[in-house]
Amino acid sequence: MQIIPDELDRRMALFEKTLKEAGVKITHQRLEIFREVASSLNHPDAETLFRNVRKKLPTISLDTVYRALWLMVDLGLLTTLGASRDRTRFDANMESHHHFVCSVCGMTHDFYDAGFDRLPVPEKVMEIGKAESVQVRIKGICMRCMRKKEAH
Amino acid sequence: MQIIPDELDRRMALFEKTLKEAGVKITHQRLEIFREVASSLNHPDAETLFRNVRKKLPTISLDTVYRALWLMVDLGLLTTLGASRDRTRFDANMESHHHFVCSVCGMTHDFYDAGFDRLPVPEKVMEIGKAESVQVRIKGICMRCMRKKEAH
DNA sequence: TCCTAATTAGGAACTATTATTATTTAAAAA
DNA sequence: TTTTTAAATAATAATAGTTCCTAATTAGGA
Repeated sequence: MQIIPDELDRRMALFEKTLKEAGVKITHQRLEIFREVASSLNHPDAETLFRNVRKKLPTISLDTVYRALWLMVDLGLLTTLGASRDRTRFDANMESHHHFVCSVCGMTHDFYDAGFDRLPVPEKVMEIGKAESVQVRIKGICMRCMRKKEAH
Repeated sequence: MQIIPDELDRRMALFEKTLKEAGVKITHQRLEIFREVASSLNHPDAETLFRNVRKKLPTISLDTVYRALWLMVDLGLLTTLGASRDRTRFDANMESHHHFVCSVCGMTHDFYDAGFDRLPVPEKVMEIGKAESVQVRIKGICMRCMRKKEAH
């Protein structure tokens, strides 16, 4: 799946601007890695990106791909899907509930909300597949991490 | 964090009923592993459960813990948090968007919905932490997996 | 109690990711 | 443009989480 060229140009421009402002080097490797993620409409993993980038830069290493990707996540150019960077966690609470996830420490906190339980599934989603459950995930900073931050 | 005893009893009863109906054996190991997840209010990982169960069953192996947990997920007694069972995936789409996740093949599909973008954060969530973004995740079966299923 | 297929323990193997180190390079300064 | 140097890279070793393999054990029906 490929993105429209205009949007890719916009993303590439933002990439250069962001790296310059952060004072990190714009390397050939980082450029090609970002171009690869940014032009994809699905959500590729590091291995897939590595294979594709290697067509242009045959000597690139997987480690470089990982370092570049996490750098871009830190700079706010990319996000990750799922819990990531963390091990699998199990939950015996099968009632409908929602999650608050701390973006600093990764802590996940359940909460209940009757309104969220009844969110209507948008029509266009029905074209993607048959919905079975709707869950809201709120990302933010938990109290403990906020206090730690203030103490600094 | 511990759950109230009544709720634990309810979960244990459901556990026995579900395993019997599925025709799988109710082993001492599976019982203790499930009791451990079911009595926890946070979301423990396999390693943590392993350490706790080992206090009662000193010879249990980590592999048994994993096998038991995934079995319970398959039987609908547990869920996992995050993408799990999958490697990290990266996304260059930083606009507000939401996800449809196929519970069969794991495919994640973006969609946009102005209503979802403006969901109000419930008051009680503010006690947990400072919210930064709200994202809706719809779980279901994608068209491709549905067709495959029908073809059977 | 006996029987047998299902399950387990223990350790090896596998897979995704990160660390180490010598070499190379981007970009600021001359 | 060339020089300089801290930052970044390639290659490979190491680590962490999870799964596989096999002989021994066990749940639960006969």
